[in-house]
Amino acid sequence: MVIYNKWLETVKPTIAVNWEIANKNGIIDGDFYLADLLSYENKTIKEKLFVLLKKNRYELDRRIDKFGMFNTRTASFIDNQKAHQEFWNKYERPPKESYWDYIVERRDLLVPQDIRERKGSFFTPQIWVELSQKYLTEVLGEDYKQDVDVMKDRIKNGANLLEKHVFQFDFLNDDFSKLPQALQKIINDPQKRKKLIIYINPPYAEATTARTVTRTGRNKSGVTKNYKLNEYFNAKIGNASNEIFALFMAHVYDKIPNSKFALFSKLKFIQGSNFKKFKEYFLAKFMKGFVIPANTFDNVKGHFPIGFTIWNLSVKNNIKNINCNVFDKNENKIGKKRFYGNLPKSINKWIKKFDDKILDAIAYMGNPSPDFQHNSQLYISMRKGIEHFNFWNFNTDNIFNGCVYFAVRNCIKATWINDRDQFLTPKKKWEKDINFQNDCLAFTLFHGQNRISSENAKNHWIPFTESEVNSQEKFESNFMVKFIQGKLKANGNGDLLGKKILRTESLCIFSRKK
DNA sequence: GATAGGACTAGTGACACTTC
DNA sequence: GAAGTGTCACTAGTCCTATC
Repeated sequence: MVIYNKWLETVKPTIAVNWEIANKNGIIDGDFYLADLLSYENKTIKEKLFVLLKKNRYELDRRIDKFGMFNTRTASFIDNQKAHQEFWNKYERPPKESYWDYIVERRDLLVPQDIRERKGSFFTPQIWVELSQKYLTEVLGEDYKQDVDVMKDRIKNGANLLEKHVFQFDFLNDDFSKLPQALQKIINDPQKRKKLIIYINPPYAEATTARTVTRTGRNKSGVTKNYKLNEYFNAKIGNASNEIFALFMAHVYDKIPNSKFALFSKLKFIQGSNFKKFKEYFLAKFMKGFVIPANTFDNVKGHFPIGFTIWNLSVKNNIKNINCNVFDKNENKIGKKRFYGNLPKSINKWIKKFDDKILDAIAYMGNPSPDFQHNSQLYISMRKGIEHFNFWNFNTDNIFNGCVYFAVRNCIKATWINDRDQFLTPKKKWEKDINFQNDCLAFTLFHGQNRISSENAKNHWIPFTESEVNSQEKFESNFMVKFIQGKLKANGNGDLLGKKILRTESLCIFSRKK
């Protein structure tokens, strides 16, 4: 990639090509680079490339014309090939022959990152392609597999399948009337459509990106607004229309009803609250699926699951839950996981009920999005943060609600598998479980995300007396010690913060020396 | 001791909504 | 209209370990 980037700077500008038009026709600068790289004495020696280097010019996409003659398009150099010569004098080429096929297979790596994200040129790792086809075989039978094998054989034996069967179609903007007639006939025939399998790995992209966060770039403008499909589907699927893979799903559901649908995607469409309306629209029967780590895909660093799921669109079921096998990066099956779609209200809706902005706060707790992905953003402090989620007021009346929220969200380690799992409104049992409440308080007091410090304001959260920790100075507040000891009674010591005191019994969270 | 690379963690703000 | 919510095919920095 380093050499390719240097080639982009020095050689590409000297090739007489209108790159904008070339890109529209599916030819990228990477094709010219491959032609250069896989050549000997300025002559491409690898066959079946989109572009070939022929000494002092490139030949593109050779075809047989209507007279049976070779019809080729060429591109030359604007500097008499000077920059090209100087560049390749520095590097030895071609690489070892054993690498040739791999290099050509990974042409996708030469597609710019932003184009990949929007147009779906992400390479699906071979192990997941093969595993997904195994699942399709199990669900749809051996006939499906035979068809795939036949296609593979024909391609391997040089059949000209690409010319006849590959066509360009802008799924997010083009009308289905632009599809080849033969395919339209199948899609429009209810009986044939039932046998149709839509098998895709669509692009995953939303407008937002962490590049904005880190000031290394900007949001992906236009992802939400620039696609015709967004306008059409926003009313049907709500916020989900911001996500490109959801547009692909909705489009298939809308235009190719009753078919079989198999896709790689994020699991948000099952779990995410933004997909509530989407699930009212997308009614289908789940057949089989698996999840894999996202970072096994190229250029993906995030720790979240990508799912391969197979759906029967002719059965109109609400997506309540789906049970998937879980595979690690080495394709080892490591268990099963159920993803729930029909979820009750979130834990954030619940904790909000106890948020009293009028009473004096003894701390603030951020309530980021209620899933494991955002747990690292959850913290308690004496100051309101600048993050734009709600900062919940801890006070003397709601201290256990806050501690339960904090402890429940932090007690299970976030992993790539539970990344988008949601925290929900708790059931009632906890209210009578004093041990559980005490455990949550102790957990909250000593957790690393408890960033309460005397530096910021009066610290009401010190669970020890001055003598217990040999402090030379008197603490500004002994609220927590008294709270734990149960000395803060409604008719007792009510001087702290001047509020109603609820505790009547000692909390057994520590064994104290008597 | 220097360097490379991996594991791990903190945290930031625009956008497109929805709710108050 | 203001405030709140959900989102990020996240990034950048630190620390630790392996290797030379």
